[in-house]
Amino acid sequence: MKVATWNVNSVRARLPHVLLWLQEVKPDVLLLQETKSMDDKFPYVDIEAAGYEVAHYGQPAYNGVAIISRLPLTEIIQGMPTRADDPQARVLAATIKPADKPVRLVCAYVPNGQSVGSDKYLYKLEWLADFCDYLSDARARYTRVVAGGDYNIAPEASDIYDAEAWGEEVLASPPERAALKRILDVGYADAHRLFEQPEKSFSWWDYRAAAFRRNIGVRIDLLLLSADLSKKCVFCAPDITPRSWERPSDHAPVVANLLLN
DNA sequence: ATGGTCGCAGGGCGA
Repeated sequence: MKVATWNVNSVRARLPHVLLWLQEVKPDVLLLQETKSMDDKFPYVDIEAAGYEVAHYGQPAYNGVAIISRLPLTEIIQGMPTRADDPQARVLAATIKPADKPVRLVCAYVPNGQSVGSDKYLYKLEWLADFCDYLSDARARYTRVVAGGDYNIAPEASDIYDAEAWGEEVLASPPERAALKRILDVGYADAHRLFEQPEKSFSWWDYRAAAFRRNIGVRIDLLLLSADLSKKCVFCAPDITPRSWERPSDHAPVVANLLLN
């Protein structure tokens, strides 16, 4: 089973890329972030015509997450129950049953945090604490969980083009990394780190200053796998091809292959 | 480089 996560920076602006990428890579599951779309403007028809089911949790202009799957989606839940009053559409979960055994899919768009110490940064840390509880609960309910998304955290120094220059700014600050570590400690593995990887393997590059051409990037888009799924993972890497297409998202998709029985 | 580009909406915010 091929699963992927991709921050598309507007699903409508990126629809041609999403459809082309689905056709070329043929993932079983694609988790989308930053759809930036209301549900009624989401391009359901085009994606369903490509042979996929779609669940979407959207809002106007900002945020928005979707799950695209070849297999039927059940138990679709929007948002975190502990943040029922939070208007930001950042979490969507659904279940698929390959070989009749459930896999829980969680699609997350973690807050960016803007800058260390800002209001948005404090919101990010509070949000991450709730998300840790949420993923812990998911792990307890479903042994097989894929928690993919834009985590807006670079896990290690090697996930930043120039870690020294970046310092402890947002995406790399110790409290953010500690929050990610707490998530991993409830029973998840960063699929990328299960394998030998090339140096400077990133998933996001700023639109400005020709950052992609110079590979001035960071790895903030993650596929987290519960322990039993990580044992079945045989591949994980970013697919940087779509980042080179015309009018791209600033993020590349990250793909993992799971051998399920 | 206090820079730089996108997408939403249709100005300025968020990233």
